[in-house]
Amino acid sequence: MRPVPTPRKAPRQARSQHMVEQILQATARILEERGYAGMNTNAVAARAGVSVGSVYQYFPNKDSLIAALHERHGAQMYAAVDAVLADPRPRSLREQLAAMVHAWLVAHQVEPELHKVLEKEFPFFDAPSQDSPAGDNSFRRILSMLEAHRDEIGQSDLDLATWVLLRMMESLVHAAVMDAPARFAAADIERCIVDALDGYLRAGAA
Amino acid sequence: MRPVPTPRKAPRQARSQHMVEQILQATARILEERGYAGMNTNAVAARAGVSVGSVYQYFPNKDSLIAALHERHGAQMYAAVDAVLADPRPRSLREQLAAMVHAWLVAHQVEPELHKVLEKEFPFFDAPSQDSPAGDNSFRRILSMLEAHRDEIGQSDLDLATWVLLRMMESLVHAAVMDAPARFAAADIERCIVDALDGYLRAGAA
Amino acid sequence: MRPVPTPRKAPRQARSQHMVEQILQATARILEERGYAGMNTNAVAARAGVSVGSVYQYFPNKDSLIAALHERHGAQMYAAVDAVLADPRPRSLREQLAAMVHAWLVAHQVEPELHKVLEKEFPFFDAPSQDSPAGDNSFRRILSMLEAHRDEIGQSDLDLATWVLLRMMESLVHAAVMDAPARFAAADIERCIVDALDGYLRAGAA
Amino acid sequence: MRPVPTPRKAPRQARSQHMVEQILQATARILEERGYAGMNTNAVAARAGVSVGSVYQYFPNKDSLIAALHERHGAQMYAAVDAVLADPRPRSLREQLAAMVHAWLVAHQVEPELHKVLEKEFPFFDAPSQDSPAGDNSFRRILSMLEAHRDEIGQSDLDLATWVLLRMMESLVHAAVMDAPARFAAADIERCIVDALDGYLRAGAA
DNA sequence: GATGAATGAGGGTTCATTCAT
DNA sequence: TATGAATGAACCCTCATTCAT
Repeated sequence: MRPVPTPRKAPRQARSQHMVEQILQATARILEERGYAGMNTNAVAARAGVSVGSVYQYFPNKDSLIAALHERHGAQMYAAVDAVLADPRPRSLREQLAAMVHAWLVAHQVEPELHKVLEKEFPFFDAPSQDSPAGDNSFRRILSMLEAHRDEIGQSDLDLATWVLLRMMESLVHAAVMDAPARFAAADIERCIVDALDGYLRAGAA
Repeated sequence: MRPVPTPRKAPRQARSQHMVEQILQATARILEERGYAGMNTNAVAARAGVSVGSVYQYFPNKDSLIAALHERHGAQMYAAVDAVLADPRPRSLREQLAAMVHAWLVAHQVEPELHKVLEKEFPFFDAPSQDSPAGDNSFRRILSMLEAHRDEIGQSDLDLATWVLLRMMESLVHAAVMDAPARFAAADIERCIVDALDGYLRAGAA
Repeated sequence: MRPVPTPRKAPRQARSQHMVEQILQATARILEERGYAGMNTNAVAARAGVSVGSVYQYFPNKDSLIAALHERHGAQMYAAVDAVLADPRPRSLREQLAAMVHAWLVAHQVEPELHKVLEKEFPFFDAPSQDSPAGDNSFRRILSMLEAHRDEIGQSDLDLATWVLLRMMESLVHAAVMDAPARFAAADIERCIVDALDGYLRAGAA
Repeated sequence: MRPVPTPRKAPRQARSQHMVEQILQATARILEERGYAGMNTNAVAARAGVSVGSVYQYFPNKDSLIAALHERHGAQMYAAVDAVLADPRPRSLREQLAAMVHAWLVAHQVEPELHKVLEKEFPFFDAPSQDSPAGDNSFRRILSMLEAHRDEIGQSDLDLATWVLLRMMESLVHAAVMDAPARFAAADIERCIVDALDGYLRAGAA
């Protein structure tokens, strides 16, 4: 058991996508209800209405279940970013940032409990990381976007700026979702996140 | 086993501070070497040169060991912030922020491996949280500092701004320590963090 | 799992002798490489390039695979003995014994690894046992041979003598193949085995 | 699971010899009743009136239980041989051999069922092997004995002769105990074994 | 017949925790 | 208080076997 599972093996591609889906759903539900500590492969199988053996047919071990959920979550985040950046309508830097933040926050509304557990117990897994192909793709899209707004940006190293930007988005959205004190309005927090991103990028500019 | 242990009970205060120290050191070393998955109370006891029974004399359960380490780490962070803010010399807002970030990064140099494990496997534990007395203290100190620089700050809600600021510091320092790509110089990252904090606070200002 | 499988059912006779052959070969190879503990029906099927279902088409259960291999091995031993005894050329008692021992040792040269595993993990299976038809046949042939040399033999009960003789051959050849210390030359060991058989039979003679 | 367990770790020496004894007894009884396949650590623990944890306190794994039983059996065999050879009364070669064989057969009367299982499922484990200190000791004692009777022995290489002798004793006693057909009287078989040993040694003599 | 996905009982092992000494 | 032997619930994973296609 390791709290930070590396995706060992992807579920073998099977046309039994349905079974894989069942299993992941069961994993997600159990994770939401009982946390990592309360999750075990037999329970997942039972919940999925499947035998343990079948779980191991598609997932090499317990942690790969979590890893798969993470990958899926990560993919949703990539998709959210990509969807925003793919939009051809001209937008100001701040609008772009706001759209990205908004998309990300919205993406976290689906299965918020699951995301909470995933992020709380296995952080640093849902961020578009440059290590994964999809993550790298997001990285490059954002970099392009920054280049397109070069003149509004104070940071000289856009590569570094992209990395910092992603880290900020990820962790601030994370914080907003995870443990924002009730006394702060969601909209205010959202605006603050955009302020932070925007402020960071412009900082250093003459 | 729960990846995110709540500090159930603080170690009973005993003259045997020495034993408590031994136990925590052992826990830290094992955590560094083997991660949470490889840690168990028997191993901790053996490494500390005491009996399991003694571990349970001072710590109610396994997780409280981790919690204690977290608290200690958190305390170091509080102390770092407090030390900076307690400094009476007049400083600009940016200087204050830079000093805080620097102090925090420096604080992470001690037992970096331990911090990595703690933050990787049990995030959101080292931040001065408003929930703890010490954390609340830090929170208030920062809030005061912001108030002292009210005119340089664009954010209208300083309470919210303080919370965002702490979240940013925490997660950006975290990211810097944990997984900064080798191609980015530490000094550049540090400056970026200050830019981000500074940029955020100023944003929204007319 | 039972270390000493009784051949429950012989492979149903099928035209697909080829498939049976593939399966047994796969079993043998896996046994050689990984021992009984590392053998499982799925692996056998995979190695044989057939489906598990097919394995069960021809073999009622896992152990019957081992049993079949044993039978085959036993048959080779029977054949070796029979071939020697069928030889019409007149030979002295010692020559007959020497020929049998030699034939048996030679028979163990084929697939020595497999034989080692079979004999190490499932002993008492390769001997021409009186319980099997073929074994009984060998038993009777040897008995006849002894009767033909009645005058050179000290043992009064030739039935018993045959049994002892077979046990000796089997176990000494076994020992020679399995764990003869390197310091003993194969030829010397072989001669010793013949000495033992010969010495035994003559013992008790006036 | 491996049918031929190497004694991994000896039970830690503990004054809880009693518990170790209970556990081994339980293992033996279960082995007798259900064979290796029917033995499992939980059953052993239950039968021993002990918790599984305790079994693992003294034995590193399942197989070490079997290994311990084997060692014990082997030790009994060593002891039997040693007792005979330590006897100072002058005896002829044949008498010595007969005494050894007898001692060994007698030693197999204790817990015959257990011995059957041990030898059937894990052969080559009860023989005084030169690899173990005790085995080497037996080996040397027998060698000395043969040297003392040098003039009666036809074999020129007494080292080799000792090895063959041990192999013969071991396997013939084994066969006698394991699967002697009912039609042969025990006394006759015993005499045959002595004949075989005696005959072998004298063979080759002028 | 052939296939191989699905089954699920079963078992070895770990380790947090207790408690008699 | 300190000890550490003892406990036993819990869990991951394997693999012989089945059966619908």
